[in-house]
Amino acid sequence: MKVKDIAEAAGVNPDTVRFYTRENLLKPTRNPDNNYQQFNAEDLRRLRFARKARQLGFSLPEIRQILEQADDHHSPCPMVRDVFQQRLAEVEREIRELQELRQRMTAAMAAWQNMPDGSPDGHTICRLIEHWEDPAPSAGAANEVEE
Amino acid sequence: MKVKDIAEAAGVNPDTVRFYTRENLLKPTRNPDNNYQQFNAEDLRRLRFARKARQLGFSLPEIRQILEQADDHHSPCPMVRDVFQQRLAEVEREIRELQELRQRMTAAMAAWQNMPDGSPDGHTICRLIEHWEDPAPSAGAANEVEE
DNA sequence: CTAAAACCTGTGAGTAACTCACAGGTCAAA
DNA sequence: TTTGACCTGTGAGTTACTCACAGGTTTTAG
Repeated sequence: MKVKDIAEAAGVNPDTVRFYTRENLLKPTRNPDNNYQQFNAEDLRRLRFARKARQLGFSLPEIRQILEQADDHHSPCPMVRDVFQQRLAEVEREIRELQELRQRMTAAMAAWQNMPDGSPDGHTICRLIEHWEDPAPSAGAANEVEE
Repeated sequence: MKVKDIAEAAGVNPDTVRFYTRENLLKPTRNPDNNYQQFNAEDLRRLRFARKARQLGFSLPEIRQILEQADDHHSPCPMVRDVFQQRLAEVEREIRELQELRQRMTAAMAAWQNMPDGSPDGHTICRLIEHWEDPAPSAGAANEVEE
């Protein structure tokens, strides 16, 4: 299999295959004649695994680590489970934050109904956002000035 | 107000202030003696507005556009409302996707209980993810091969 | 057999919104 | 006067790709 073949088989952009190869997630052999990369079924499995792990929110370094553990005949399962659990907690936090945001947005939309649509006045910026309250900085908020 | 002052007043990193200035969201005057940037109360309002809009998911180009409209004494409200509505729809889509993901993850966690923890065998990668199903490619999914 | 299309190669840049590092200038306090 | 804290501009790093480029190779059509 050449780059395009494996890319199609996994449903990704050929450049992603090249990128993953550069990142050592895939280790194709080379055709000595033309220096082309040659992928086999195992590479395809790795690529598919990587894509699925990405969908779950694993980072490329994490995925590389998992694959390398497997290469060394160590079970990556315990590690995967740890990362997986962390990721699940993260997803749940994201859901909570987005739901809160949605609350605030729909409330703002409602408040908007009661405001004159034309500029409130010539110098101030649209009041809706100007009067937006800072969300309560709940624990774990990113982007804080100090960490 | 100098960079650090306005940054503190708005609760952001001074580098963010410099960045926003480079990006023409803020237009401080200069002290001719030392070339330091001088921010006033209006700049602080703009900065606070920008941060609040960012929390709502507006991009910097969008925010710049809104601020420029306000500078030209045009009401940015109708535009803001459009972007706001789009953004609300997007937030709702993100929530749906994350909830689906969470579903799948918790189901996977449950299935994991029934699997041997040690490596299933020496050559395959942890089965959980290997057997992860591709999510149904619902409309609007990013990262597709063709667009 | 040849010419064009389609693929391959490596490298470098672009994306978003910052954040950090660096080298040198300025200013307040001790 | 010498720290230390701030200022300046610029350039690089972050993530996970994606695209562009220039040149080499292979396949396909005529």
